[in-house]
Amino acid sequence: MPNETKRRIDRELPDPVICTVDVVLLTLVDDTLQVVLARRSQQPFQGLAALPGGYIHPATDRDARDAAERVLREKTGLRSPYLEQLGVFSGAGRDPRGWSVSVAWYALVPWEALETRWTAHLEIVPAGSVRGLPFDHERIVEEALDRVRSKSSYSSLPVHLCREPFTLPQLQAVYEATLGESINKVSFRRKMEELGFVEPIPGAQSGGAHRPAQLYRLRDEFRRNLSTTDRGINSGG
Amino acid sequence: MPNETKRRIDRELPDPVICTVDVVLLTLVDDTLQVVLARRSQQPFQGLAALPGGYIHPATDRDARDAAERVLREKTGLRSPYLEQLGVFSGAGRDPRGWSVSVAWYALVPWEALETRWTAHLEIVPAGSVRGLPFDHERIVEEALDRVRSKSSYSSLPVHLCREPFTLPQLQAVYEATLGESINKVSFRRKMEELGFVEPIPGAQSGGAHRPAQLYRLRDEFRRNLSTTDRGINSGG
DNA sequence: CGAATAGTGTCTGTAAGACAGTATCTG
DNA sequence: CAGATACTGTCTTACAGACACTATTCG
Repeated sequence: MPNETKRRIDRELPDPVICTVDVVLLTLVDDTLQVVLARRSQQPFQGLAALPGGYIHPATDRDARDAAERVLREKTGLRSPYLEQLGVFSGAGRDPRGWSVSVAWYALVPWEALETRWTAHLEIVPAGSVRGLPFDHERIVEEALDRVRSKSSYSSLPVHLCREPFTLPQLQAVYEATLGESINKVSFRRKMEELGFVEPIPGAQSGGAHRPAQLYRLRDEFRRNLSTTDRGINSGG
Repeated sequence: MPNETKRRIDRELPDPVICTVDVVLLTLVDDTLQVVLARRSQQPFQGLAALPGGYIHPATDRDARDAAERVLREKTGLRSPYLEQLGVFSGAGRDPRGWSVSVAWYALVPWEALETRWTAHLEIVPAGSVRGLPFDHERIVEEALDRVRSKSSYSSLPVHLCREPFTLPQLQAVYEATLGESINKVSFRRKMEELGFVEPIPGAQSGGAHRPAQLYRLRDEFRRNLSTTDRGINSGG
């Protein structure tokens, strides 16, 4: 037993644990969910593409959410995307530096919000083709995708992938991309009415060819909270 | 800035974080969800009733789940209840010892499994009347209850509160207690058929007065995994 | 006017709830 | 046989999906 360990146990304190946050940042390009990766600037795995992540800084972070927001800001410039906790990934084997706890988060942003801040150390990969990530980041991505797909089927979650203002056909396309299946148009519009998280912008209509569509925006109450239904937006769970 | 902090930052390592697990152990007594609390044997808050919890021990715990199972075993003697991660509660303010991360879990057991191992430092409190807990344990309990109630409405979760073997009317009563509302008998039985996580025990029937009921058991595939439906077991979410 | 997209009216099938009926035990 | 609980058959209602129809733009 190393001396440091012995000293700690004498004081009834366990060994220290490496505490980090990792963020699965998702966006939609070409109707496909994409994961945003950042090239690692530090050891271990320096130079590899990985989930944006970093140490929790107890001196400056109020809590783990604060740490995740800081990491996202530092690596992508994003200020306040939709961000939700995914869970903890922990253990002796997942990080070569030692026993670690990573608080994992997932975030959703419209591609347009990312595009303007794009830098060379960032990379996007279609959600289904994420390979060769360090740590247990592939498993974190898998769980994030499961969670996002599942929540999309009964909540307003996917709206956070959609640039505002949007039309209902656009929003439906975002849901279809997220869920990976097509949705009945009539049912979809009924559900949006029922969920009530979007509101038409008076007088605003989309331009372009063909019949213009009503423009909608997200109601303020649902920027940080989801609107949910128990019956499902599509048929499958 | 304290010296230790400075030394760590020079090495690019942040301050250490206190890493613990806390478990919201739930059981059903008198058709009411109950939270199991343990009197704290150590500082801080020594002597107060709190969620069973403790430090993560990197030297012996494989991961955070392992730590939660160990804590549960040490404080209640339970070997393998249904156990699922709730999430992380973190920050500078929640623990007087300093900046901390608690990985919170919830566990479900039939009361009969607890009764036999009951000790004086344990306590049960109806889920709606949990008051005066230290740390942010009341918030953790709230979130656990929300999660359990929500999952109960579309999954096999409540079966883990039910002693085996059980009858369908008994299982329905467990669902009703967990959801806090009565369920249509015909619908409930249809749903149990659809979810398929219980199987009749051939030839086994409940005794007692009146017409005996068919006895059921949980299928082995669903001891660690839930069976879910997207349409809901009751009407409300 | 034709093509294309937006949006609606309405029918049909499915699944949930209500309710009443049958079944099987004890005393 | 009365009472109590287990279980089932069936009607009604609500909601999701299909499909066709109308509406509005551009060229």
